[in-house]
Amino acid sequence: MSETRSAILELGEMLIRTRGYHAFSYHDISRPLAIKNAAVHYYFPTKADLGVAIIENTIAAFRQATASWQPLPTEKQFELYTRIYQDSQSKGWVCLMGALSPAYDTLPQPMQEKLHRMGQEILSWLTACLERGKAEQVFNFPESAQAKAQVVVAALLSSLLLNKVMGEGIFQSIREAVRKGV
Amino acid sequence: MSETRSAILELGEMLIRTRGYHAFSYHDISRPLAIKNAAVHYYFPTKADLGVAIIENTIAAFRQATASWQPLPTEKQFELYTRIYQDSQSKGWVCLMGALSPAYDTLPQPMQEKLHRMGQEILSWLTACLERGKAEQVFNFPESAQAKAQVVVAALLSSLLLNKVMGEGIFQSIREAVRKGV
DNA sequence: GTCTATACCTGGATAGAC
DNA sequence: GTCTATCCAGGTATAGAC
Repeated sequence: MSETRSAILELGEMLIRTRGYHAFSYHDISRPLAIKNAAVHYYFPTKADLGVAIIENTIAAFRQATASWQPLPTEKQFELYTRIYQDSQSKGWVCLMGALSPAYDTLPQPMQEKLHRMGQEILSWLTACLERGKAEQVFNFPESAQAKAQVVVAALLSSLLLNKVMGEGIFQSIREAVRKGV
Repeated sequence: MSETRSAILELGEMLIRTRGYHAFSYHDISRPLAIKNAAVHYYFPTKADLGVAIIENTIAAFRQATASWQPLPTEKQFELYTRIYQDSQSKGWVCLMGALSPAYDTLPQPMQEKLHRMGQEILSWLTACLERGKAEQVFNFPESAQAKAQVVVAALLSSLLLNKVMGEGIFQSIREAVRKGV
């Protein structure tokens, strides 16, 4: 994969996660890379193509990360999962789901489908992780693993959003509550 | 307040909460009301003015609602609070915080300030409600009321976002977990 | 208060040269 | 692959008539 293509994807992800899909333009990508509008269109003919590729990238990165965690203890894997959000917070980014879901109805259909798929993958990994931890008795919660996974994703997703509006304390506070809740 | 002004505010709120601030235009407001672009600008000279007024409206509605609940038992007040989100879900809307917070950095500064204010009001009402319920022993949770309020808001906010992407089950599932968690 | 008309800009996208 | 040049659509906003 070309360097330019990678750079576009990286910048595009940053822009979506700090401004949202409808508040950035190809110019916001071409300018920092010192290339022209048309060069970006060469790699991603339409904005929807770029959006889809960014979601695919995120799915691939999540798969790769979780696969690499497989040898680790369940509670460590969970810890590393929450650290993904910690890293986002420290950059002032929200997660991709948090960035795109509010305007879901306005997204091109291919992006909607990929986003749905991303949600499925994250929830099913997290459900399995919580299920395993419960069986191993390193986690302790009354709900089903599936319900717990939904609550955990929800809390972490919002913590990044609320953090932007309300200030930094709220992310750490919610993250702490999530850790104590499992 | 004029009928037209009210209708604009109502439509504007719907558009922000279903499409986001950057994905609707004055035309989306003027067309259903069968008026022209310029008429909308008469009431709200800039889009930022409209955005601010919509947030102010929401704050006022929240104050009015919670004030009217004052005679009710604490647990009933909490139940009515969660029902606000239920009502949003049934319309396919997200909450105003969920709609605006991802693109917080791109919002006009007056909107940022109002949104921050809205968050403060909701969190402080909810904190007081949970605190009171704990003292009355109708609620039971280990965290501080403040931390619990943050987790509750976060879970309900995200449940509306995830619901759009993942389907209807997830809202009810998270809402149920929230109710059991207090 | 609402209209017509329009100015001005930005953004997505494409054609064709290099 | 990247450029210049350009098209077209849409969006915010304003002036001035009614």
